[in-house]
Amino acid sequence: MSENAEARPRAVGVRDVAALAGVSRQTVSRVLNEHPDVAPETRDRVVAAMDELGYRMNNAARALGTRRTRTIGVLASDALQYGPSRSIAAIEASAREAGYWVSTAYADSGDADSVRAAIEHLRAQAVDGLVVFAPHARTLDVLKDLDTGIPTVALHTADCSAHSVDQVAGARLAVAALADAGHRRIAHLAGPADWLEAEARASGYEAELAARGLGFRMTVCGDWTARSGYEAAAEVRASGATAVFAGNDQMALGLITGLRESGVDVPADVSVVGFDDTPDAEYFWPPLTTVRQDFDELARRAVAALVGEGEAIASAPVAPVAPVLITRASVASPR
Amino acid sequence: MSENAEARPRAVGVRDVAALAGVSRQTVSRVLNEHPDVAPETRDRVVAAMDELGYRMNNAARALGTRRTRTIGVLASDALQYGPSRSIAAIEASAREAGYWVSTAYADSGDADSVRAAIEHLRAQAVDGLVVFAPHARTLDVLKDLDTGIPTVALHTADCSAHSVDQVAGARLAVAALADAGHRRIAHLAGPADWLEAEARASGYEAELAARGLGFRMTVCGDWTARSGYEAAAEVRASGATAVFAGNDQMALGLITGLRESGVDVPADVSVVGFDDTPDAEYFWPPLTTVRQDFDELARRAVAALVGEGEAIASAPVAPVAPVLITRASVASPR
DNA sequence: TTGTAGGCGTTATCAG
DNA sequence: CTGATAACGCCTACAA
Repeated sequence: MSENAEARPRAVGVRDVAALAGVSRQTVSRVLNEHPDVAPETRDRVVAAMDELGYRMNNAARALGTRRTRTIGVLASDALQYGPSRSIAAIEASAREAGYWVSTAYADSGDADSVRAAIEHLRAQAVDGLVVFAPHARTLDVLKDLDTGIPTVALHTADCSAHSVDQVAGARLAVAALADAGHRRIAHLAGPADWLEAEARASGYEAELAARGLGFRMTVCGDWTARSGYEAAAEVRASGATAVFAGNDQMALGLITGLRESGVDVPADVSVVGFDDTPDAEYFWPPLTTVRQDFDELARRAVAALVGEGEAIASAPVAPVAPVLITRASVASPR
Repeated sequence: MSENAEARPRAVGVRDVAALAGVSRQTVSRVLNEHPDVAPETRDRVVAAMDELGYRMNNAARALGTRRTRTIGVLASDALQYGPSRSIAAIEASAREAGYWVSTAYADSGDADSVRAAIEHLRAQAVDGLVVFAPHARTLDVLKDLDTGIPTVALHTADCSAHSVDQVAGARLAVAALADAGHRRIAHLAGPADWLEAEARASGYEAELAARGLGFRMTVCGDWTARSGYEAAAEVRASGATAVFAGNDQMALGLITGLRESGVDVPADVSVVGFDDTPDAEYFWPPLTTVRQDFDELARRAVAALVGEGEAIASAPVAPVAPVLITRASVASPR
């Protein structure tokens, strides 16, 4: 006597689509998963029914059945350097294209507890794969300790050659540019000693100097910030170096400002090369000669490795991404 | 004859915990959800069983039942400005603390299709709430069109007063600093006209000038990049302005470099104030006077609004976050 | 090529 | 305060 058949407006599901299309739920499922064995005509009917009903798949249900969430977890550093930020966006883009979701957690890469907590968080989320920004030795340690059993790829680290920019080569490029300009006393404004990329760059500095038979060595450690570069200026000045290879662009900026404040001109008195090629570097004063890294490419590879897991790993072991020297005005010949 | 009773090692679930603790699955579920009506002693037994078995909750199953994913979607801009980057990390931190996950999607905020795709992506993910970076008028349009039915809060936008830094006030602060130093011809290096924050800052510029009875107006639009600031230098010079309020720190950097290249000194000839207070601004040459925004606070509020949904909204309507002027060396009195 | 039956791990509902 | 039972929406068998 009443139309109470429509008790409560449940969300539309495969069952509804199936009913409307006059097929079984299973067939709808097949269409959903692009299974080959579905008659084109049947598929069309199903598809039509789907968008007539405004059907949207329920991921929770799918995940429950397949035990796969199609989600990639990203453990990022809360330091928010330029490079990593780029990488995250690139990861998301690649992942989305591959039909994956991205769940992020930020941690202080130097703090083991913070890293542990973030990874546990991601793990609880049941991500299918993990991209870990492991710029810090400690981050890798935690990763090994935890042994998540989840496919993982480390980024911005020194361990995994296929997914990193060749830091040593980059550093050598920078030092070579300085040496080629005629400098013989080249200092290194390094990143924190326990950062893997800092270490790699430092060894590149050492290697290039050694290869050229240059005996002068002078290293001062900063913490990646412009402030630390600024504070390093005094030491650099006292060392008598005529050129500095800075571990990143921001420290180079601080260094240049610090030098200038004490009457030392760049590049007239001291030449400087940075690392990263942030968008701002071109507009520093003077425009900064630096080493560019292709973060986007890095991210693409990381996601491909995770998503492709098991297919076409046969492809040749990929070489590290090659860095490129960007020549601008912060390098000149010594007086 | 064989111990094949242990057929396949299925993941431990509530059922296993329940068995070990000698209770029903439902009771385990209650413990999991911190339901009040559980005898302390029973709870202890369950908890003990849980970590004896190394139990981990399955979110997919929970989501299937509750129809809530405990995930917050973040639609971010792929422009990767300093502020938004900070905000994302802060959002993640707040969300995690509240027991939520964060799923991100990046889009080109100026491109409606890109934004639409990103939002659809997040929506398919069935996020419980949405934080949208809507610095662009078009982003808001898409948002309104789509009408997702998901609780949403917009950030870095001009619409929603409670979740934004007061851009007009910030701009007035900047212009006032210049005017107080004695400048009467103050130009504005603005962001793109269709960016809401750019518009708000421009109107703050106008308002402060009007309030002081200053007649000079000169606005040139950039695109937030240092490059565009650099390119604007010629126009600024030609205008005869003795001071410039730049829409962000990066444009200020480019502007200063451009000015200097053509023999105009900052601040001796032209004073400059920026906006954002990026970490580098203090080490520009000269150190940049700028307006600081508290992005962390912004993010916290956004998450609180989403998570708190329905509880304690009674609290007084929160005021916009107040920006602060950071005084450094890029401002001087006109000759 | 398509349909049927059962289960994935948790929460909701209603009894006790 | 605790337990039984039935969803939740999809997928993996296997059968037709």
